Order: sequence, then C-alpha cells, then structure tokens
Amino acid sequence: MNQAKKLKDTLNLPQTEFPMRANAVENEPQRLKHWEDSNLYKQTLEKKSGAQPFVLHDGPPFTNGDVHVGTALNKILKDTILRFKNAQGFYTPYIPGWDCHGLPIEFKVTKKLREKKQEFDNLSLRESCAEFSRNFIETQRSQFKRLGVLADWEKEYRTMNPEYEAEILRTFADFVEKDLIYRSKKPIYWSIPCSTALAEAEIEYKDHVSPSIYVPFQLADDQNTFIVIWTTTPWTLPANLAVAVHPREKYAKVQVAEIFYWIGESLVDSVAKVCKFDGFEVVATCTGSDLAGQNCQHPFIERLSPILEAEYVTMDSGTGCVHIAPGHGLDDYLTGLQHGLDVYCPIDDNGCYIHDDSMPDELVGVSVLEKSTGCVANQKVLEILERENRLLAKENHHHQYPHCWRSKTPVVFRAMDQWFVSLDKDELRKNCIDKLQDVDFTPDWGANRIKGFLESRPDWCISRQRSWGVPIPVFFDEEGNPLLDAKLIRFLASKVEHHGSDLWFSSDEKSLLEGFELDDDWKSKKLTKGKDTLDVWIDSGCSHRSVLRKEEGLNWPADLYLEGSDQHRGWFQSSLWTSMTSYGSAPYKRILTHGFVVDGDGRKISKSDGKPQTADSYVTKYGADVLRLWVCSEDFRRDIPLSEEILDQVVRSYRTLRNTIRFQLGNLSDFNETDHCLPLDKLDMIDRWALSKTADLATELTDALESYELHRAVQLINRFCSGVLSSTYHDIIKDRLYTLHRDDPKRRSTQTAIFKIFETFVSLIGPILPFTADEAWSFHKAKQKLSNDFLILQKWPESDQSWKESLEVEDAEKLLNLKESKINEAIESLRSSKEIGQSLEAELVITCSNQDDWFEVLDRRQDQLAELFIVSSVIVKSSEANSELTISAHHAPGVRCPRSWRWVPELVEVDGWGQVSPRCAQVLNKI
RNA sequence: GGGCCCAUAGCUCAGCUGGUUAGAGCACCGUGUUGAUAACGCGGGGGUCGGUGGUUCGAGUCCACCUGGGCCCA
Repeated sequence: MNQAKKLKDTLNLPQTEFPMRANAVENEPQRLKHWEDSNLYKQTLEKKSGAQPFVLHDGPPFTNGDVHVGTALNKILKDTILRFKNAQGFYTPYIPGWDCHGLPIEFKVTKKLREKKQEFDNLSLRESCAEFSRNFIETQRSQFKRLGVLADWEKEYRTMNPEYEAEILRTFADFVEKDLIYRSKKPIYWSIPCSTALAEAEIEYKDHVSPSIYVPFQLADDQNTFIVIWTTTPWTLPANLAVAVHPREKYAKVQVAEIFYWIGESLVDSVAKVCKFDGFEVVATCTGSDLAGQNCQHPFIERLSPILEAEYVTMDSGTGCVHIAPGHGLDDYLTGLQHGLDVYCPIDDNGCYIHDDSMPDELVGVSVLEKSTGCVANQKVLEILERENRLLAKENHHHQYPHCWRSKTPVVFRAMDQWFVSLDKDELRKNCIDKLQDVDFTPDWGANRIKGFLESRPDWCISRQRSWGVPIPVFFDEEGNPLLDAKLIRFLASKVEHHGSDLWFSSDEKSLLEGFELDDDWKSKKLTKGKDTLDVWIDSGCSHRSVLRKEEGLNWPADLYLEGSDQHRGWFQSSLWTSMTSYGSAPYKRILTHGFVVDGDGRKISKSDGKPQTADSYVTKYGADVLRLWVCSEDFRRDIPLSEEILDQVVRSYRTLRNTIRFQLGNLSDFNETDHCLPLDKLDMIDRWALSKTADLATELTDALESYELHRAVQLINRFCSGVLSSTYHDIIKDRLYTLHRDDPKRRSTQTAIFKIFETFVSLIGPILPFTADEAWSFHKAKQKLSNDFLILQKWPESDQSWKESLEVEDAEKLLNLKESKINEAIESLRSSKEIGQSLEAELVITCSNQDDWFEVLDRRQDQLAELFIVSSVIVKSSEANSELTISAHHAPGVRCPRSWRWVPELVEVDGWGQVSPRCAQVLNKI
C-alpha cells in the first residue's frame, strides 16, 4: 500500500448507507407500507390529542376516472399544509371524501349498458352507477395514498353513503322549512321519442336543414310599421312573448312601398335581398334602446309582444331582432325572467301543442317532432303566416342542430316544471355576501370572485330529470299538486339513512309513507312520488354538515377549504348557500384557491396534446417526492406550469438537496448525541454561524408556510442547501472533519452543529418531502432505511434565539462576505493564471489599516482565517491609516502535507507513516 | 362577448407602501478538484421587467389601452 492510500485511510471520511439516488419508484411504496403498518396517521393525531384543532375540510373529487395531475396537486397541497400544521402542534384530522352522484357517471354507465345491449331500469342503472363509483374510489384512493397523502382513509366520506344521503335530504328539508323552495318552469332539452329530459352531455350536434323565415311583427301603435324577426324554428312562434334588440346597436327603418320595417342597420342589405324589397329606402335610424319599450302584435295570436333589450343580440345574421319564447330557449328564458314574462310552453310530453286560451285550434294536437317527412308543426305555422300575410321570406338553413344521442332525432327546448331555491327570500343572498366578510381569502381577490357569482346567479334550479342522484322527496296528488313538507322529508331521511336512497326507487308510495301521519287534506288522496333528483351541488355542498358536524374530532366551521379557483362558482358557493340556510354563517374560516395546471407554454393541458394527464404517469416516472417538490415550488395562486423541462429542474434540485443531507449523515457516522454534543458556547465560530443561518431558515420557512407561500419555502430550502451549506459551510468544515482526530473538540463542535442543523433541516422539509425526510431520519436515528422512529412525530423546529446573534456570528458573517467577494477573486485570478489548482495551494496576505474595523475582526480571528478561506495560510498586515483593505494571493511556500494537503513550512516524520504536517503528526500519534 | 385573474433572465421564483448600475436558485459556458465523485467548489455570459401611451423630478412597482394566457359564464 502506498503512503497516500495509507494516509487516506486515517481520515474521517463520510460514511453512510443513505443512498445518493432515491430510487423513489421502488422505495417510496415500501416506506408507504411501513407507515400504514404503523398506522402513522393515527399516531400523528394521538400525539396531538387535546391540542387546538386545525380542520381542513376536503372537497370531494368526482369518482369518474384516474386521479388527474391537477387533483394530485390539490391533494399534495392539502397534505403538505396538514403535515406542517400537525408538526406545529395542531390536532389535524383529515377525512377525505368522494363525490359519487351525477350525470357524467350516469352517462358513461348508460352508454356501457347500451353497448352491451343490457336491459336496465332505474334501480339497476343506479346499482351500476354505484359500482362504477366504488371502483374509482378504490383506484383514486390508492393513487392518493401513493402521493403520500396522510388521511383517515377508513372514515372517508362518500356522497352516496346512506348516512350522507340522509343529510342531503335534511338540508333540503331546511330549505323547504324556510319556504325557499318553489316550483317554476325552465326550458330543458327534451327528447320526444324517449320522453325524457337530456343534459348537454347527452346531445350530439348534427347537420340539419331548418326553414329560415323572416316574420314581420306589426307595431301596436303604428299599423304600417313592422319589426322583422328571423327564426329557424317556426314551431316556437306560437310561444312568442317578446322581441329582443341590442340596446346599443343601430337599427334602420326601411320603407318598401307604403310599409315600414325595422331591421338591424348593418343587415338591411342582406334582409332586403332575401325579402325582395324592391326600391327600398332607409328613412330613419335609431338604437335598440330607442325601439325598446314599444309593443308589437303577435303575427297570428291576439297578444302583444313587448320589444326588449338583450345584450346577447348580434348583427351576425338574421335581422338583429330576435324572437323571444321564454319556454323554448335559455337566453329567451333569462330575458323573460328579467322582464317578468311568463315561461310559456304550450307543448306536452309528446311534443304536441296543447289546447289553451290562445293556441289556434288548427294547431292543437299538432306534433313538433321532426320526422323524415318534415315537421308538421313547422308546416302548419308557415301556412298560417302565409295566410295572415306575415311571411316575408323563407329559405332553407343548413346548420348544426342538437340531436338526442339515443333516438338520433332533433331535440326540442321545452320548459318544464322544476324546483328552485329562492335566493333572495329573507335576504338570503344579501346575508351570504355579508357573511363573506368573516372569511379570509387567499389570494384576497377570491372574495371578489365569489361575490360576483353570488350577486349574479339566478335562482338555483335544483331538480334534475336523472336517475343517479338523491331523489327529491315530493309527492303529487292526482291534479299534480305537490306535497312538500319538511317533517315528511326528515321522516324519509331517517329511512334513507338506514336503507339508502334506492328506497325511493324500489318502494311504492304506500310503504314510503308508512309510519308517517299525513295531514287530513292529504290522507285521502292518491299520491304519486316524484321522479326528479337533486342537483349534485347540493350533495357536495352539504358536506360541511354531513362530515364536519357529525364526525367526532372535527370542527364546524372548517379552518380551511382548499380547492381550485373554479370552485368559487361551485363548491365554495353551494356550501355557503346550504350553510347559510341551515346555520346562518359560512362553513369555512378561510378559502385558499389554486390555479390550474398548464403546459410549459402556459396553455391548458388537454387530452389531444398527448401529454400525460394522470398523476400516476408522473409518479411512476419521478416518484411522489419529486412531484410534491414540483407542486410546492410553484406559486399555486396562478397557473401552474408543468413540463419535462420543469420536472428535470425539480429533479436536479432534489438531488442537490438529497446530497446535502447525505453529506451530513455521512459526517455524523461516528457522532453520538449523548457522548459528543458540546454546549452552544463551546462551539466554534463557523459552527455558530451555521446554526444562526439555520435558525434564520426556520423562521423564514415557518413564515412562508404559515402564509401558504409554499414556493417561497422551496426557494429558501434551495438557497440554504446551495448557498449556506454546500458552497460555504460544508466546504469549509471538510478539512477539520476529515483530518482532525475524531475526538478533537473542533471536530466535535462541528459535528454538534451538523447534528442540530440536520435535525432542524430534515424536520423543516418534512411536510414538503415526507418520503425523503423520513428516510433521512431513519438513517439518522437507526442507521437503516426504515425505522419506527418517525420524523413526522417530531416537533416543528422552533427558531432558537440562542443560535442567533453573537459576536462569533457577526464576525463570521463579515469574514464570509469578504471571502465571497475579494478573497475568492484573488484566489481565482491565481488559479486562472495556472499558479494553483486547489485553493489550499494558496497563501493570502491581507493588508489593512489597524484603524480599520476590519483589522479588529481579522486580528481576533487570525487563527481561523486559513480554514475559513480554505487556503494554507493567511497573513494579516497592518498598513497606514485610511488605506483600503487589499488582498494579495500567491502560491503557498513550504511543502504539501500528503495527508491534509495543506502547505506547511516543513513536514515531520511519524513512525510508520512517513512525513506529514505537524498537525497531522499529532493526530497520527493518537491513532 | 362578460366577470375574476396572470405576464420579471432558458426554467422556477424574489423585488414592502414608486427612488442609486433589477436579485436568487437551477440550467448554460469556462474552469478547478478527484477525500460528498453519476458528487462538490470557483468564475462568467444572460433581462429595453409582455407591448404602447400617460401620471411623476423619478415606474418592474400607479393609471389607461392593447397583446397573449388561465378559470368561470354566455
């Protein structure tokens, strides 16, 4: 063995089994299993039992697919915050939930059943939906767990659980009791052959040819003047109740012979051409606002149609004047609501005109269904228009028209009776907005956003003509009068609590009502149960009631709701309505929102890009900790970019961090807390400096996490790793750690510091990188991969004031600043001129005035300067007063010690080891 | 089209209430080391702060408009 090798073996080089590479894909699941086997979630709670709770209420993801990377982001944020709060000392129960009902599931399941040509009724469809939901709960749960999310997976809530469904009904009962529920018509898509309502998802747009007609409406005050509307659905004309114009667009009065027509100014030429206005002349113009307020005569029914303003009217096509039938279109409906029009819809379930006071006899019973032979209703209406001289022109119009996905026939838009929540009754809306003042919003514009939604939304339509949901427990008598009674609903809720809401579909009216005392008025009547289900926003919107108020250990209101910013319109809002109605205040103290995951160019990620969207596709490649580090490194309040480049960057900073930890572990291999720890005042200057930097980190990082600015925490961690540790502290202490005798107080001083820094640092990164931190902790405590001493059960590092200010810290800070600027500069110039390689080959001469503040520091720390600057020696010279501090560097004189690599004036001989520096000789003699 | 929001180096982020030549980490280039080595040190280049106009003695920071992007509606 040559001397170099022999001497190297006498050094205290780092030793650790903590691997350089995480191999996360393989190792994380093992750690996860270990955590589960040890029931770690329960342990974290038991450790904090009796402490102040911090309740983060989980918004339930929808159970219809794999966990999306955006959903993963949401759960990672929640988990990180909870781990932090728990470490800080809060009792942090976390009950995850699942949103199970709803159309997208029903739609997918129906499609599957149809493809398999399976017969199904309501009940079997619901069972298939439930199974579908259950399967994805299993899938998603395991995907969430894989991310490291610590939660009470045994108590998880599901909106389809019978107990949960009962609370949905009780919420509805509260609405009924407060008299907020009313019945009114609203247009929906209706499939005539299927005799069923359709949702947007059940509609296919197909090419279609419709009649395009121009119809003049005579002004009530002026027999010779007409306002001309254009429509492609003549059959809706019997339901016309108004004509809409755009308030700020220009309209022209066109004279044709003795008759005047109002038409959108920019459309005059095209309308004149179609309607064959020969020799027409524009005689006046005005804005839509000027026209509004007048009445016109329905073309073939004794009824006035007011001219109204509507913002959505365009001059793209037609006449700029829009035929309004509130019973047959959503825009029409909303305009009608604004102006107090009736939601008039003279069409029955079979798509035939009904008999009423105004329907012309010749139309009663005529079907509006489009058949291969055409639409009879359209033909009849055209006949009437022609006869009444109210048809200026008719063409064929090719366009995309909605068709029923099952029967493939064109659907109609038809108003049907729906249940609504009156949002303005008893100032509910106002109270909701007022109560937002008690809620903190992060970011603060969230308040503004939700407020806008609360102010502008129309009354809440809560009925759906669907199967996969919670039934609206209403009965009708033979005349169609509804029985809606809070007591009865609560009675049914108790039944549902035991049997599930399937009961409504499987039982007849008699057995549903069995055990309930009906009022005398209703007793004798024959009752039929309703067929509608509740809007699923009620389902998730009452989770605060079903979960927070029912589960032991939770609190109402929640400390925090944390969801994507789309939930300002969704869950945050629906939760507020239900909570205000039942309890008079908001169910949350703070709302924290995050943006959406976008690609590297800031564009939304869509399936068509072919980029992976599931959380799993990233976890199986990078592991959970890298994904978590990505989440936490982004400012989640805005859009969150994700790309290969970004993840590669995260991987690199992860490796740096891991290596830093590894270096510390390696240098603690022969250190034992009880035997070797030195008291703070015995620590070396540089060690005290490092501790003070660690204390700063703890303060700043805690502050960043408390203000939910996780990305700032990650920046702090990165900077600490590279700036404080790697390039400064670790670089400086290598010499003493490696070359001094293992028991040298200077070495033990540094190990004491590393020990404390390590424990602090690993604790600080715990919430963000739970796998890596726990792994490091296990190696630290048990020198093995897995141990039962879990990092998560450690206390959050308090920033230790005693670590902070001291003369040592001040001096070190000054000297290190000098190193970073002038010293390194001097050494670098020596290196670039090839005079030295390692900085240890250099000797420095620092010249400064003994009047200078610097002199005092340099003088006081003279014996530590060489080590601090990582050179072989430093000579401090005093110069004349007022002269600037200068540094010169040259190759160190003397000889190089083969053990410590430092240059010394001369080497000494040690038996069996050859020649080494005097310092190394002392060490060798002790070995 | 409407409401809310975002835009600083190749990437991720700092930049408080407007005030000297705009910062950090990563990446990149150069270089040293080979006793943290699929690691680490040192040095360097890189931004007309999305654009235009305005307020001001002075704007990345305030205002208006425009462009691009996101969420939610229509």
